[in-house]
Amino acid sequence: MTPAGEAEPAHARIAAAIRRQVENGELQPGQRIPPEQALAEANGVSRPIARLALQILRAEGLIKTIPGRGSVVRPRPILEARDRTPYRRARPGESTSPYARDAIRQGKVPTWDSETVQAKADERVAQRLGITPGDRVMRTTYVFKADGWPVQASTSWEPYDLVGGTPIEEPEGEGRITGVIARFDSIGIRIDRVLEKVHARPATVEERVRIDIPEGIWVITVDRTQYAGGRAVEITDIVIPADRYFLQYEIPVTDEPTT
Amino acid sequence: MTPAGEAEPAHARIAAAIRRQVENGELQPGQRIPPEQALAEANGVSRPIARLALQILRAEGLIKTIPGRGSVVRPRPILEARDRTPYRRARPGESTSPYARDAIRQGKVPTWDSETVQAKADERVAQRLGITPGDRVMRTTYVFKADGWPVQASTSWEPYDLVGGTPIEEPEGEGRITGVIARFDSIGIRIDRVLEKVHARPATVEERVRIDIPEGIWVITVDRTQYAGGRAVEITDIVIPADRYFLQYEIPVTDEPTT
DNA sequence: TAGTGGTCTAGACCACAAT
DNA sequence: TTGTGGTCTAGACCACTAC
Repeated sequence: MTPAGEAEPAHARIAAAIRRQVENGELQPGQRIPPEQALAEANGVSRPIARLALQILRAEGLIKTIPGRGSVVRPRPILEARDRTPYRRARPGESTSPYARDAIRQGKVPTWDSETVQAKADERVAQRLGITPGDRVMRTTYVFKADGWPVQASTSWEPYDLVGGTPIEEPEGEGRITGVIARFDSIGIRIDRVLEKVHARPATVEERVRIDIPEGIWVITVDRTQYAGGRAVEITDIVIPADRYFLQYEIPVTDEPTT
Repeated sequence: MTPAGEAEPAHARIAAAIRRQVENGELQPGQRIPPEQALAEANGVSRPIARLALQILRAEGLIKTIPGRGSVVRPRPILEARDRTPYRRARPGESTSPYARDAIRQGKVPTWDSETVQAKADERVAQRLGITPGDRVMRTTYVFKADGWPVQASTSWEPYDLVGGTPIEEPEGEGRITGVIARFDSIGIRIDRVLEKVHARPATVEERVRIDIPEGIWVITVDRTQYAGGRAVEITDIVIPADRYFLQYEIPVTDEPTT
């Protein structure tokens, strides 16, 4: 249906032109894109077509549109590593949250909000923790920030049987022990294995609001399970904007089967 | 600009209705979605609005549209694991390509096409392999198939200095040694460390054609580097449809710093 | 008040698919 | 030949933003 296989559709042509301007620096991050009406007139098309061109660029994460104000070139997403390479236990006084470690290494100031509530395990959580649906769990939601900007969110669950009434019942917070491994170490539970399942999907509306993701951008999800002696003691669902981060894993090579 | 903050826009309402029908099974995978014109009339809107509703569902990967034929419910992507948990060396006679191992475990027949050419390293490849731009490399592109359907693509580079003139100069293929680790073992190079960088981005047009990805679906990319004694001996860029797969990593927990 | 994007109408012509 | 999606026109009204 592309007309006659030779000519590019007008909306694709307009999008490509703007994309080129962004890529070669003619349009700088933060700079205004012409209004839809101006774009339409300049290209001799109707406004819906100009609008469609911008829609394509939005889906690519190249521009950001604010109703009533216009579209601007989106600040170049800074590719940042989230280093998930062998976890190690704390040395005294050290920050051991993987998030904090990454952020500090990249010269950012890591902060986070969290909220912990007691809840009942639903089927999925129960299955992953190896408990019974309806069992009590502590559920904590985090929003992680770098230099004050929200960049990552997560929700974690821990069996109430393990942490209820202990010093780590309260979430990670100011003046508290950071990092799951260190927290569990402090109550004598030694995490010895971490499993991460990595997936990607479109961001939900809630996630777009929570961590400032434009429409059309996907998120990488990491479903992490921490084991101590074969028992799952903590699970976390981590959500990060897919266009701004990559995850880095180091994989050992062994001679023997590991499962 | 959602009208008056209460009413949902018509296109969102139509999309939501179809989404609900798919989710509760009223519309089965493969089943037809009404034509755009019919959808418009049934909902009392113009065709562009009905079309916009379908556009939303396409971007979510819920439906697939074929020009001239119509839209159908997309077969539910079956989430499959790509197990990237400690690599191990071959036992005799065993298939050791991680892809083949995963596919067989899931009851699929793994096949692949590959093409190897001699090329010169560009800047990026040279940097990752620790060689000089312009140096000769062997470049191999793969399309991996499960039961004959393309599901994953990759491109790998190896320094010609290492593999040129050896029995593994030719790619993995029928009757040949499969798996990078086994291939290098066979010429006496012992891979001892694998690093993977995981990212996600929109699929390119070429990728959509190569591995049958609908528009709007993103891909997970894995940039893998294999090291032998501190030297990078092989790099691979792996591309997989983000909605069909997840990657599973096992991360050791150590007492000591690893870097 | 003027500018901007969000939503929508009511059509049109074209190319490809199925028959 | 008919149905379908791909593309496009030339407008319209509304709500929010900036001034």
